Amino acid sequence: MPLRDDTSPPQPPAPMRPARPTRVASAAARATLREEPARPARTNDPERTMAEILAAATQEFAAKGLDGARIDAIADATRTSKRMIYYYFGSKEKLYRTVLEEAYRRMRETEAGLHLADQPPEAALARLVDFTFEHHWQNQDYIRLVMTENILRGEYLAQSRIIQKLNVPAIAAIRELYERGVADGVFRAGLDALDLHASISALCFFNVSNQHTFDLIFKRDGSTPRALAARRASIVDMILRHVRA
Amino acid sequence: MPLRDDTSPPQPPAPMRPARPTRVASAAARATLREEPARPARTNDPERTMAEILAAATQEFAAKGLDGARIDAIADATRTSKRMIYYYFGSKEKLYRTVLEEAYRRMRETEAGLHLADQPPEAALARLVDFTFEHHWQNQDYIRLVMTENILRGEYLAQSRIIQKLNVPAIAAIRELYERGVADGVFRAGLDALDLHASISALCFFNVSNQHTFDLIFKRDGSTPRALAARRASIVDMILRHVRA
Amino acid sequence: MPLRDDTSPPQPPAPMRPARPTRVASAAARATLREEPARPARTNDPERTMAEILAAATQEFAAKGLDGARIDAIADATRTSKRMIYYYFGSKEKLYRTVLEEAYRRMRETEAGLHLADQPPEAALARLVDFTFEHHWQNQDYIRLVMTENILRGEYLAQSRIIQKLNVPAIAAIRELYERGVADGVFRAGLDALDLHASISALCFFNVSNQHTFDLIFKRDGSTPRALAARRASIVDMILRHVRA
Amino acid sequence: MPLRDDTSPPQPPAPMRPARPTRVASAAARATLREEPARPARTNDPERTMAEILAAATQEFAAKGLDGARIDAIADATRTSKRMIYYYFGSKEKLYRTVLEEAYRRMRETEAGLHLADQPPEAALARLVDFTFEHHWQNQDYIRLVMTENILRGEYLAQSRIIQKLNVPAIAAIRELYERGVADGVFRAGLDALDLHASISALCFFNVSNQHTFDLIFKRDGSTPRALAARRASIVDMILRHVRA
DNA sequence: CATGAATGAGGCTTCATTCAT
DNA sequence: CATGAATGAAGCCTCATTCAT
Repeated sequence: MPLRDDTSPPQPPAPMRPARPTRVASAAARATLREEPARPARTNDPERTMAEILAAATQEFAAKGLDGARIDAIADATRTSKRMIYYYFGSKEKLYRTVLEEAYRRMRETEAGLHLADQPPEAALARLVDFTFEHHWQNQDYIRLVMTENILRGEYLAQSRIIQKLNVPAIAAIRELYERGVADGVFRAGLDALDLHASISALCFFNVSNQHTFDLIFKRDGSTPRALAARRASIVDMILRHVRA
Repeated sequence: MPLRDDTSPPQPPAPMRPARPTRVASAAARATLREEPARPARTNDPERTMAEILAAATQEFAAKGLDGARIDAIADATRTSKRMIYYYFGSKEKLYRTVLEEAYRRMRETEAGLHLADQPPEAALARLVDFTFEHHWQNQDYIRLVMTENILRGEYLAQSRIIQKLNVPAIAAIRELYERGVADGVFRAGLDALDLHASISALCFFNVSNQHTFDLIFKRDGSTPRALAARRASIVDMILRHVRA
Repeated sequence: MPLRDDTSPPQPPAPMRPARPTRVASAAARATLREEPARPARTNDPERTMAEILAAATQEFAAKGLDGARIDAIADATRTSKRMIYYYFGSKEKLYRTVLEEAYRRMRETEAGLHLADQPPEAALARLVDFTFEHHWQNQDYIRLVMTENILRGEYLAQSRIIQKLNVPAIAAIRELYERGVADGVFRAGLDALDLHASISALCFFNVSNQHTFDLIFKRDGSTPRALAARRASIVDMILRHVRA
Repeated sequence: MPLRDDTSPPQPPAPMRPARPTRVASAAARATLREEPARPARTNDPERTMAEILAAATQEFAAKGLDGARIDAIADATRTSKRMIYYYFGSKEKLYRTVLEEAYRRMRETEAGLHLADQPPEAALARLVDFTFEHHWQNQDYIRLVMTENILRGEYLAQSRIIQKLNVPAIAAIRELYERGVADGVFRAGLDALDLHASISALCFFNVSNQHTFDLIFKRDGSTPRALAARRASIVDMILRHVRA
């Protein structure tokens, strides 16, 4: 996850409502053609099949939320059938939970890759904010899954045993960084690491999550490289001013 | 719109299925009609009927999002029938759009009630942030509607002609306030009012929107008066440090 | 009811599905405008109101059939409200029956206006066929009502007392005409007047009733003046050859 | 497709709600599964399921038209559920279109079975008219579907790609037949084959399509073998006189 | 006479899920 | 493992009709 100097365009937002082709066509066609068409062939590789389903499901749930997502749409985006989804994941809700877990897991993994201890506190904090801003912008699916989960009041996250274990490092890294800064005399004392984390998250998250309504209301385009760079710089600056001694 | 010194407990998150309110007392008029069965009581007051539907719909859409909401649930929370929803609003999506428009309209109206020009810039800005934080926390339905609309990529907000007119004042007030501060020498120059607004919004919005996942992951309760007060103070401080000369 | 030499274009087929404007607009508008708009004013003329309703209903039933017709659409095409339809006609079905009766009555009246006895048999028969062809083409609403009624297997016509009385003249006129021709030696004997009437009706009716499928299948346009004139001439010729001695 | 000398009684007009056929005898296969509840018996034979739906839909649409038809009624006349109709046909309108296409296809197939080239022109023409008369009387469902489609102004036929290809033979056969007759000197020259086809169709179609109103108005029963034979003879005669040299 | 508001019943359609092979 | 066929429950929406004023 390299940290680029310029904000490159994000993943293209998935098209709104991909019309699922009616069954009629194929059924009617078969009636006349009288032979089974070339199906994508079975995988026979459970790992891969599951991964494929998860990828498709991630996209669909991120695009439409839990209630808006369609099992059919997920199946159609896969080389397997709807039956496999139930075979491997049991239900729509369990699939959603797995998608959510995977998204969080990947995020934490990424965070762990940041080596903030290598740099002086101020540079490390700048890098952290910068990275978070970029990461959120590049991973809009993740952001949207978190939005969805909050619409659901955290119902499924609460059910997940897995997640509640791999999240400590994130806050620990920030705390360590902050305390190092205080010790060095570059950061002022008395701040709460969790509060700091909340601020960084809020600023970076909102930039993705609320982009549509914000842009519409203020009739602007916040997704241009220039706008993103300006916003990112502003956020980094704000956080640094906030903690600086 | 008094600004309290302490953060009072927020509106209780609406119960999933708000219990239908017990029959209103004004049923005394019924006394003339002997032995009428327990029918829902015909309002014949369109204004009220529409308002009642809108209120129920606001709750339901805020609670579940557009796709999760159920027209039946909305009707059940009303003294009218499902049929009337279609009589007045035409479709689920049009009802949702109206709910969204009303929510934005109320929010803007509230903002207009703030008289920031009466105070010195720094106090006015503090008041603005403070107010925004409080207002968002007190109006979680509004926040959730905006979240839902962003999940829908602003599809319905984009359709609304009404909304795109009453939102200029918000940013104008901030700009005026900021420029006054610069002129007074208390704010540093070179900042963008819209960027400032984005920061305030992000910090206050996230505090409501992401509370569930945030609390779950960090195993804390951010909704206690103490936690809210601390967070609010931190945000006010951060914004002030950001703009101070 | 002049008999033209050339086939003029028929009444324009009513547009397929006139979208009834949703109520929302007006209801929402009222909420802001706060005063009743200028309504078309009440007629206070029952005769005229009924006639207006019947006219609108004739169009709607002819355009869509009994089941396809919408009471709302009829009301909207009138200066009165839906309530008046029920006030004057009791139900959709009774309204339909009345429309049907009126259509038949007008048709018979028209037929009675033909003075076939004034001319020699062959010319009179030619005129009759010619007239029927024209009349059917010019009164497509009537044709479509008869089609609809046949789809309903004559259910409503069977209920109508009124109709079963004014229809004898039609066949009587043909019979008289035919017998005059036989007496004159220009028509061959042994034919049945009702059978003759059936043939004339069939040829002229089909030209209107089946125009859409016929034109589509044979990729032609049977509604041009040229095509109509040719078809009319062919039918007249066929009938005359059929009866000529 | 034998050509009978006498007009046999037609198919009984389908009962409004065709009673669901008593469970088929082949339920013997059930013997292995002990104590299964009375479920509709899962076919798992798509070909058959589709065919069954189409058959029921043909009846229903022919009986009531597009708007009058009920999806529930169609489902009830089938061993499958309403859900399967949507599984295979997507929507009521698509089902209707398919029914229409199938009806036309069967009709054209039947026509193709007539070997008019084997006989001398006059006999062949007589046979053609005779056959058409019989065929229309025997296939009232087809007639009624065409009536319905004309009430809809050919909206669905226009959408069908399939149909517009298999209908040329019909008119080609007549043209060939007519030209043979002209060459033989038994038919007069100068007629248009399409016009001739229109006349035959009109006379035979009307005999079915308008039977209800016609019989009611003239207080007769045109469906007796005697009446049908007389009418058929009259039509054959009329067409032959029309073309004879 | 006239009107806008209101309604119950029923229509079409969709969805997550399971069964038979 | 995998698939196409099948399904019950429920969702949104419409319609003819009636009520209160």
